Amino acid sequence: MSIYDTLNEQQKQGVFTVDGPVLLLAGAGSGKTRVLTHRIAYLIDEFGVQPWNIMAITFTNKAAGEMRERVNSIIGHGAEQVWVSTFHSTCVRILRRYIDRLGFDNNFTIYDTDDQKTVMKDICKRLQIDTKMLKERTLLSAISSAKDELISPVDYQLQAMGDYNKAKIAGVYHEYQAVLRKNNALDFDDLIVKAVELFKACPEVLESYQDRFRYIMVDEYQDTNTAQFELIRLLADKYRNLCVVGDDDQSIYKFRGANIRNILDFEKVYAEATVIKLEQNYRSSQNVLDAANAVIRNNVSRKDKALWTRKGEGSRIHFRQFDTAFEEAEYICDDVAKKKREGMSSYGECAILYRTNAQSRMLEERFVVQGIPYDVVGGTNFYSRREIKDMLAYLKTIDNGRDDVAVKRIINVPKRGIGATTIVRVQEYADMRNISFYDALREADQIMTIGKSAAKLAPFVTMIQTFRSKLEYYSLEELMKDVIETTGYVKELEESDDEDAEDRINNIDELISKIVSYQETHEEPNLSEFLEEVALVADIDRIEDDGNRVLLMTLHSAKGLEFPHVYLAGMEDGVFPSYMTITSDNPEDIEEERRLAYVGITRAKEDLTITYAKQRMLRGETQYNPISRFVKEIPEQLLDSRLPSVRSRDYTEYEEDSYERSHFKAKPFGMSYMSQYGAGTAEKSGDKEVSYRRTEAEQSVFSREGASGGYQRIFDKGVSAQSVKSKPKAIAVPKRTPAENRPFIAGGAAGSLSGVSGLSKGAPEAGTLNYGVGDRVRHIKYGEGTVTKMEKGPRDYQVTVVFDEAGQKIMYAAFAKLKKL
DNA sequence: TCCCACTTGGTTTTT
DNA sequence: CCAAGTGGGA
Repeated sequence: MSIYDTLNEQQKQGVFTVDGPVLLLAGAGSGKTRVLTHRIAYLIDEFGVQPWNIMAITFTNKAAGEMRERVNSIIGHGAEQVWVSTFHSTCVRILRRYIDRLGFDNNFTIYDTDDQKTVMKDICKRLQIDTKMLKERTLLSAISSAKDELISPVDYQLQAMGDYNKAKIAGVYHEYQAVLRKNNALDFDDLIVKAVELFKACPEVLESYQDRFRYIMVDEYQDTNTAQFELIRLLADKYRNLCVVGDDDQSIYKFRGANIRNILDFEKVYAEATVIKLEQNYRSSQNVLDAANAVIRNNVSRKDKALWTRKGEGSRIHFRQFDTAFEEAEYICDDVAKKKREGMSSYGECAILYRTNAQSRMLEERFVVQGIPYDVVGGTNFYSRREIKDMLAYLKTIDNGRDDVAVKRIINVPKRGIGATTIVRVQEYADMRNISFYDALREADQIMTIGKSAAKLAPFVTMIQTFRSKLEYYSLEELMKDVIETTGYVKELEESDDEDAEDRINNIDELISKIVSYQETHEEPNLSEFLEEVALVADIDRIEDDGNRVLLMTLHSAKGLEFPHVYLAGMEDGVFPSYMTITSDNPEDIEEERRLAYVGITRAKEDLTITYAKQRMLRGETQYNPISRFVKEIPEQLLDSRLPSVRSRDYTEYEEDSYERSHFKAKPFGMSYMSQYGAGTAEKSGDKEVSYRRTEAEQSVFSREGASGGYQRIFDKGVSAQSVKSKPKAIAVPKRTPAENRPFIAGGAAGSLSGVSGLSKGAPEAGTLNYGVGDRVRHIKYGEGTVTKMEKGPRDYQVTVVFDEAGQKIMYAAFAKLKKL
């Protein structure tokens, strides 16, 4: 009897095939972690591989921790010498040793998104970028995408030939990298990029790591991006013992640069690769699995596979709908309580999953009211709270004076009477002398332009220098407490009447306990290492698992986890799938969203509850969304309640009890748009915001009047959106048919949509189109034109029109609402 | 320089 | 809804 006897045939193959490249296609719940851990055990115990020659890479620290624990439990000794780590920590470890070869200091700092934004803002100001045209966010995400693809600023510039915007971005990218280098800082993406650069620039370094990591395993391979793949490829290039494990159906990080081709084309890169499919699911009941399979089947680009289970049918999937998100939260919370009463052993068996972090709020409130222990994964990161960032900025400044961002953050916190003007002057001096901001501070008395303000800078510098000298004999805890004491930071909070001052103080206390626990768990605690650990924690890493808390998290965070009871909340088109993906013209986006649904469903072992709220407040506006298309893709016999079937033209009394505000910019003039209230067109309103209000009821009424493209009304310009109040009234309106029910998009941003985007599933019957090729038509936005082509798509007609003014446009008939002339 | 009140713009998911 | 930005007054 060996530990391998419990594995099925495919799993055994995955464990025993240790030579050469291996692609393990592991469906949800098919025991891939088991295969990986047993494989490590096999390599060590049966194959005589030294533990330190094995590397296992995961995406989160939590996954790494779990893997380590499981390896420990099946192999007695040496397990701790297996390198189990995340991509980012791996790179940091390598870079801490060798990045000086790329001209950085080995004690570089790691910039988080906030720091990146600060840098970018500064650059935009200096380069006089019009941030109305090119937003900082856009710039940063362009740079991030470039890095994911290993495109350097120079490459970017070359690719930008002739493209004005791209060329501009290239310039910013270049400058951004220069600033980071000057500050001795790397952003998240750089960690990977620089490691690759290092390996390419220093073959001897690469080779030492190749010899070290003779057997490499990569978990969640479907989420790797091009840069990460290159890193792995380089490391594995000498011995080619590379085992990657993944599931193309669970690829949900395209927005982060994940390249699904990495998994789909693995066999092309490694022609000799062994491909093993794990298709038996050990996690979920038949019903859950059937539902998941039914949903994912709607994706076109995927490797074909058939997940099956020996588990019983299980209960049907619970589907519940509610009028409001409040009632939804109430139900979920009550249901959890009920399960506990009826014998569920701990709250930790339940997880509530949702699409966006914002959705946690209402659920949390209910859990608080009911007194049920819960934990929210993610949301506002502990380490991105203001007070924590301030404290860390002090530590960073003490650790690495070249980090200008950190220095500037704290130079006037608490207030020292050092204002923006002074900071600009110091920066100018620093630029002139080509030194860091902090070094400029040290020479403050040399800076002519700041005059008497120099006197205020000296104490700050002295303070930092003192901290540095104390670092010799201080523990980190002592240092932190000294910083708090000397700066008077907490004291200031205590004296302030700010209502969340108390929270902030508590957070600082929590930071201190984190420092203490860091010191306790590390042999040689040091400041740089602590800051680095802090920089690399993922939200999921931070959940303190006492096993008796309901977990609330996004679907993304839930990947890799499983629970006996899972709730998928907010299953509404516009929420999930998000309206971003619904309105996207890239069909791949909705597929990624569907994979997310697949991930969500397959988290459940036996009990899955799907909830829907007809009405939901999101971003300060009430939305009315139809049931998620993903729910509709689940065969009805798997659900325990039927989807509502609304008969068309079923008139009902509609009580309008709340008028909600919806504002949009009325430019460009004449633009058609969708809001949650239906389709509409902007009318002239001056250049100010106009207030647009309409109830669902009115929408129906007016579309019956046959206004093409909807109906328009502008309220008095002078009246601000918030102040308009209308009297509720009841109107008889037709209920929506399911088809009509679909094209609902959130308000706000959706105001900028031209009604043309492919939202429509509401296929018009061929006979209802009264125009054809050659006819003259009018479009609400583009004016008059001639129909040149009509093509029947799966859902709708695609109409090509050459407009007199706007040129050729291709649009869906249901949306274009063309009028024959 | 600081502080307040008010306006404005932005909103998915995350290592 | 919320965070960041603006502008006036102390």
